[in-house]
Amino acid sequence: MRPSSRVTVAVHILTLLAHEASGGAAMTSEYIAGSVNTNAVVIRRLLALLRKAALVRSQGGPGGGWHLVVPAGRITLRDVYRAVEPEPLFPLHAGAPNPRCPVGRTIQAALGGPYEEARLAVERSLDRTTIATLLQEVRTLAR
Amino acid sequence: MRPSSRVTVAVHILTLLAHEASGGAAMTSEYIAGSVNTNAVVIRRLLALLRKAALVRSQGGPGGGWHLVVPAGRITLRDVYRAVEPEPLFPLHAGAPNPRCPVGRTIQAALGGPYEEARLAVERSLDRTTIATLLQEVRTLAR
DNA sequence: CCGACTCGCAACTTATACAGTTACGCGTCA
DNA sequence: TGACGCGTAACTGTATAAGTTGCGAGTCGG
Repeated sequence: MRPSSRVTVAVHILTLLAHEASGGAAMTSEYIAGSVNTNAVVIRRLLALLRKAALVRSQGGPGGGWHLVVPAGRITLRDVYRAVEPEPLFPLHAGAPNPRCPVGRTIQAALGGPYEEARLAVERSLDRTTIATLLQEVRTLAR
Repeated sequence: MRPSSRVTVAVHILTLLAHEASGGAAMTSEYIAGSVNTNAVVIRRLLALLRKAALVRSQGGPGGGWHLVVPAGRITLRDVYRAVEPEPLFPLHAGAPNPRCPVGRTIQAALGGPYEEARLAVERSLDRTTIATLLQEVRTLAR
């Protein structure tokens, strides 16, 4: 598993949107990039995935930017994980194993069950934390 | 999470060792590489990690090779995961977020708990499958 | 003692993917 | 109409996995 920080940044973005959602004003990718400390395009790429998952929407033009579509209390880390992380938790062999070996021929199928279980376990765990929970935690820590 | 196939290949190796452990003969990395369909050095690199975890031992010279040290029924996928996968499940930001933003300053700390929970959930799940279980599955599938 | 065998390991190459950056087009709103 | 912000393609830099080569060190049999 080569890790990427996509889930972390996506959660950061959503928490930020929830944090300043009171005013009803849109938040630009440029502004978000300032908090994450990266480039606005990186933010927009992630937001595009979150929009595909119907968690946010965008608005062009002056005064445009991004809004949450779903209340922070109804977005879980599992939703974010599914939206931005397409790679399997435990990939199979890079090249196919030797089909003439009994173990090589069948090991991938045998691993299917346990790997699926592990993925479900992660999702169940992530499902227990919402963006609202994190926002509350952030506000406590920030003072 | 950039994934790697280390866990898969390591499990493959251990299952192979368990599969032909009856004779008591050592298995060479060259032979194992034939089943996995890769280079022997790749196998030896993984076996070095598994040896560090006290799961296997090596023997040089003619007739040398690798042996299981722990019975297959007492090696779980969690043991393998811990032995060969050092990367965290969900890495934090590549570059540090903006400390002048309340969310940026605290989001990493807020994510610590949920991420730790997810890691534990994966390990609990993987702990329920042993190499012996997989070997049985492989033997069933192979006929 | 010698030679074949096997691991141990460093060094290098290649492939892939994430992250970052630039550039430009398009729709929107004042 | 012009500034603004998104949408997206294209490119670069960098890190890591995977594969490969080479050679040294230890071991065993004759």
